[in-house]
Amino acid sequence: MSRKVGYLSSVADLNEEKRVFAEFLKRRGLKTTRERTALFEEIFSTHHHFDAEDLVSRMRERGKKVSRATVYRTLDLLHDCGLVGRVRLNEEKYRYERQMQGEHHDHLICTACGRIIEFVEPKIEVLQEEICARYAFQPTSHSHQIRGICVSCKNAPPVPAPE
Amino acid sequence: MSRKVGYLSSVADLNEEKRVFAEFLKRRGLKTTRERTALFEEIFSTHHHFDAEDLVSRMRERGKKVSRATVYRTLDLLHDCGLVGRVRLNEEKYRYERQMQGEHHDHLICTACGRIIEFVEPKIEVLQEEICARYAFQPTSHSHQIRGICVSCKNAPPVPAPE
DNA sequence: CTGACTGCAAAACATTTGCAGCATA
DNA sequence: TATGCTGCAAATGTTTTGCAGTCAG
Repeated sequence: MSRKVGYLSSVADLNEEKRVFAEFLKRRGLKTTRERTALFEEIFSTHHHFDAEDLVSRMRERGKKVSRATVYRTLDLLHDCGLVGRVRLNEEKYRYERQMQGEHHDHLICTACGRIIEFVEPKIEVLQEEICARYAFQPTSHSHQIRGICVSCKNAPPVPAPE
Repeated sequence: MSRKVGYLSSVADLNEEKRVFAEFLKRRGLKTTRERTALFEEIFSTHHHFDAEDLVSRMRERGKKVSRATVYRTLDLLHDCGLVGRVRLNEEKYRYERQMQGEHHDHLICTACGRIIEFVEPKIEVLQEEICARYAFQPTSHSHQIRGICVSCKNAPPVPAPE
């Protein structure tokens, strides 16, 4: 199931991201520390959504000790250099995810079970460009969220009540 | 510039919203209190975005005393019954807005000056229906956000640096 | 009357920050 | 060696909650 993006579909290509991060740090006069590298490795070892707390526990499980503060500081950096996307899905906290080049996905959020379904719809990107042009707006990122009820919940036994 | 929706374009039509809210409360066995009514009136007196804190001060200015806790509790109710939209625009807090029937707008968010530009694009709504059908997802609300730089900021003096 | 509401202050959370010691370049 | 980093704990800012008194139906 390969994609047209190509140069980012296998693990080896992490080199590209590594280079981007390294250059970003250098340009800002920042350092490549053990903690930043460890966090980078962990984050780019999967393709899933995660939040700051997830990352803290994953690091702990791996025996890599990184404080919560550093996790937040590093996520800021990775977000600033565009390697990690940061979204608020109407929750109380940020949710992060690897930023894949050339492919953007949006989210269906089930308000009943909390499930998040990702979808890709190129036509949305096109529309978006039209809209930005209309307002002479220079887009850097976007997120489209649709909240509602997913199939499983729709077929599930009727909810006990408004709760 | 009237719209096909019609029955919601003038102030008088607040009756419709009032009815919705009243029925919602009744169905849940809740009461129509002075505070809830006052908050409803205040919220529906404008069409602008606001956050919980804005509402607290607006109420205070009007001399209506409502505690912050009640503001939050009432916003939850209005959101639950669909009269008020609630969005996270990548800020630290919720932003609320009147939910207009038949017309949905989305947001351009300037990351330089914080300005929020609303836009309406019916084609997005159509696309969305397609997507939901694709996943047998039953949508209840949605929000599309595009982050970037607005015209004024683009023409503004170059930013001092990464800050 | 009774169950729901309100205000208050305290609690809960996620995220940020000040500071003293540590480690990259 | 000089900055920039890290961890810790305290601070922040928003939203939630427990409780005792109050009120709508």
